[in-house]
Amino acid sequence: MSQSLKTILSLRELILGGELKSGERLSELSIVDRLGVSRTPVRMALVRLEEEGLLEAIPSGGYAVRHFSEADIFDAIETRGTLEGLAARLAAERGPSPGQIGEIKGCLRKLDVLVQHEAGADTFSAYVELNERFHQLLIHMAGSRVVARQIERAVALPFASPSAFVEVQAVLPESRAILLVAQEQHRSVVEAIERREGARAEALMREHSRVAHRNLVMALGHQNARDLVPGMALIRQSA
Amino acid sequence: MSQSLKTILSLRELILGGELKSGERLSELSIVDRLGVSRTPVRMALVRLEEEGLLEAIPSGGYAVRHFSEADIFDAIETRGTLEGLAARLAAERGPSPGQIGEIKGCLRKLDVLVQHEAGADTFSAYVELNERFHQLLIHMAGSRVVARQIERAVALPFASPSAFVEVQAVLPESRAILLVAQEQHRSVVEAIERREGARAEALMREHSRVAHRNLVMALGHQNARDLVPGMALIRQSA
DNA sequence: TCTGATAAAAATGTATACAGGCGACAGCAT
DNA sequence: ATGCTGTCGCCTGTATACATTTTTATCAGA
Repeated sequence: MSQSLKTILSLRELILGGELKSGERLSELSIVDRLGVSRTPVRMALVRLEEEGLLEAIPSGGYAVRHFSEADIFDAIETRGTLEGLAARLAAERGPSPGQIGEIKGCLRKLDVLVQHEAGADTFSAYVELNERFHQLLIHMAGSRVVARQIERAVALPFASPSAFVEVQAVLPESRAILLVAQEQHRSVVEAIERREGARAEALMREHSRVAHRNLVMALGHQNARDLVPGMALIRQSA
Repeated sequence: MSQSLKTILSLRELILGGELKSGERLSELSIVDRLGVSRTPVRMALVRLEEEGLLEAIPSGGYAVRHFSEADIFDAIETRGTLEGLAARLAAERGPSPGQIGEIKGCLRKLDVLVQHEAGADTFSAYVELNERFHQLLIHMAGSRVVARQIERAVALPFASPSAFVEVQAVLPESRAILLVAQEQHRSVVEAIERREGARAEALMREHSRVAHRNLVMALGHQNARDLVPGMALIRQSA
């Protein structure tokens, strides 16, 4: 593994874990001391994490840990939903190959099995994996590098990911119900795409992203749930 | 001006001007020889231009000039339209301040004057400037840092910008008509936002982006028009 | 005590030296 | 003649030294 990649991963973990407080200026040398790599890979990592949205450039030079308001997270989720809606519409309009449809239907079936059974400890991690896979397949069906890239950037923010709040669901009583609704949306989107119903596919995918929004509100409510969301330490009252 | 910024600007110009052919691998040292700066700012510029979408990382290391298909440009425009549609909807739903409404209406009036009069040489550059300003104001009215940032990234691709094909319009006979239609869309979007009609504002902004799509087709048709579009040298038949 | 300037300390921006890896080319063997 | 292999060279990744700017702390004066 390259030093740059190692630095990126370490820094991201430190930021999301809340060990680097938001608003705090990150000096390159302090990171050098902390991680034991030279300044060059540190600088690389800082640039990439700024593009990723976790850091913000200070006008006079250097970087600071970015902080987010609840509204920012709401908007990030809405943005992802809008872009995934675009992907779903394009997939429907362009008509994916039978192979792609078969693949995503297979993914649906596996998700069905998980959702039907009662939730266990490792069931959720399997669900996260399959859920991510479903979203990946859907993006792939749109058949556009440009759209895929844009979505990649949108989900780079930790709480914008389709699976950001799944861990939270695990501790909530409504979790089964939410999962069932989400899975129904998955199924409906695939159906819409298969029938070339672009507008329906788009609307469904947008609405699907809003389960994350509901989960956000719940996560902010229950203090014990906050710790389960990656990057929750970055949230401040002020924008 | 910092060396890094100078390198970014120079490299971008070289790429968009077609002096660096698409697919060509960029060796750091060759750029050092060409621009007279050291490797460090060159590396910085390469990373940033990759994030911007002009370069792509080669798996074995280094960067190559990216190339785009007509479909890529279509999708980039569609993506921008979708995100600007989101911004318009949010602006409508959230209700911008009277000051913001007044500001964008002032912009509208100035555009009206330009569009009414016959097109001159510098009229178009003034139009480009006001058009950019209109889109900026609209994004600002959405009141979301996250959405604004995402749109910034979407318009970073040279031909995805709202003004990418305005230069082309100048040499086409239909230019006046297109400008009138676009201006009508501008006006309608502002009206929709003012009336809190989110769905209408969104739909209008999406459709508005599609004038760029039509211009793209025309630009690809007329060979003499191709040279007026920045970054047209990056377009290849194969994806 | 507060304000201002000045100087020191630190941090970033830049240049360059060093090391490891990947690819190309040539030579040898089959 | 063709395929394999070893070596050479270029290129990227990394480390570090140097310069310039920014920040901070201290001290003098009002």
